[in-house]
Order: sequence, then C-alpha cells, then structure tokens
Amino acid sequence: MVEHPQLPPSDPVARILAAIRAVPAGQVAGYGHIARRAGLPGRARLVARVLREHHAPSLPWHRIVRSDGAIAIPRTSPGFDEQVRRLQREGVVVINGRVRMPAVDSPDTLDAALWGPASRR
DNA sequence: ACGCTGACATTGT
DNA sequence: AACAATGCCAGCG
Repeated sequence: MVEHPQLPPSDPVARILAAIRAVPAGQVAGYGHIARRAGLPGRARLVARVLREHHAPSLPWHRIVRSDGAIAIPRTSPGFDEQVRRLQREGVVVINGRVRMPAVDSPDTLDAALWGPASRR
C-alpha cells in the first residue's frame, strides 16, 4: 500500500487521540488545546466525544479539563472522583473540582507556554 | 432534512 | 466567580 511514513494520520480522531496521549503526567490541557494541537481548531466538542467514546486505560483522559480549569464531568458522576484522584496522584492541585491552570499572560504565547512546567502559578 | 443534545470555547455582562 | 449568548460539529430520533 502507498503509505506516507512520518505523515500525521488523516483521521481526525486518531490525531486527537495522539494529542491526548502527548500530554505529560502532572499537566493538564483544555479541550480546545487538544483540538488545536491535533490540527482541528474549533473542534473542542469533537475532542469531548472522542474522550467519552474511547475510555481506553492507556489514554490519559483525566488530564483533559475545561478551559477554565474545571472538571468537565458532573460531580455526581463516578468518573469525577476518579479523575480527581488520578490528577492528585500526579501532583496536580485540585481545589473544589477545579485545577490550577497554567496562567498564560499573553494570548500570543499559547502552546509553548502551556506545555511548560505546570507547577507554576 | 430538522431540531436537540453534548466530558466545549470565547466573549460580554 | 457565575451566567447568558454564540459558534462549533457529530450523533440520534
């Protein structure tokens, strides 16, 4: 078959999964962030659908939170506590269902700043 | 085809 | 911090 090695998968879902797996332990990323990193700007909801569907154990789903730092699933859901536990085990500070997001001072410095150490502010 | 719904984001109040 | 209005796009009835 005519495969193009070193070329990103054309399947949007595959790229989203790759982007999620790329989030290092101890850090969190927003849905829009993942979408943009997957080359799909504006498709945060697609990321959400992928996460709900692909609850594979190898997938660090717990590192994906809303852009305001809040856990995206309802508190009453069993997954909520699970996510909080996993995050805290990685050293992420979770307060009242919300994590400390890496505060970006300027909107221009997006990815580089966000992929940096999360133990800051 | 149409309208709702949803692990969302952004902007304005 | 919280809420509302829009924009967004894929599944479902």
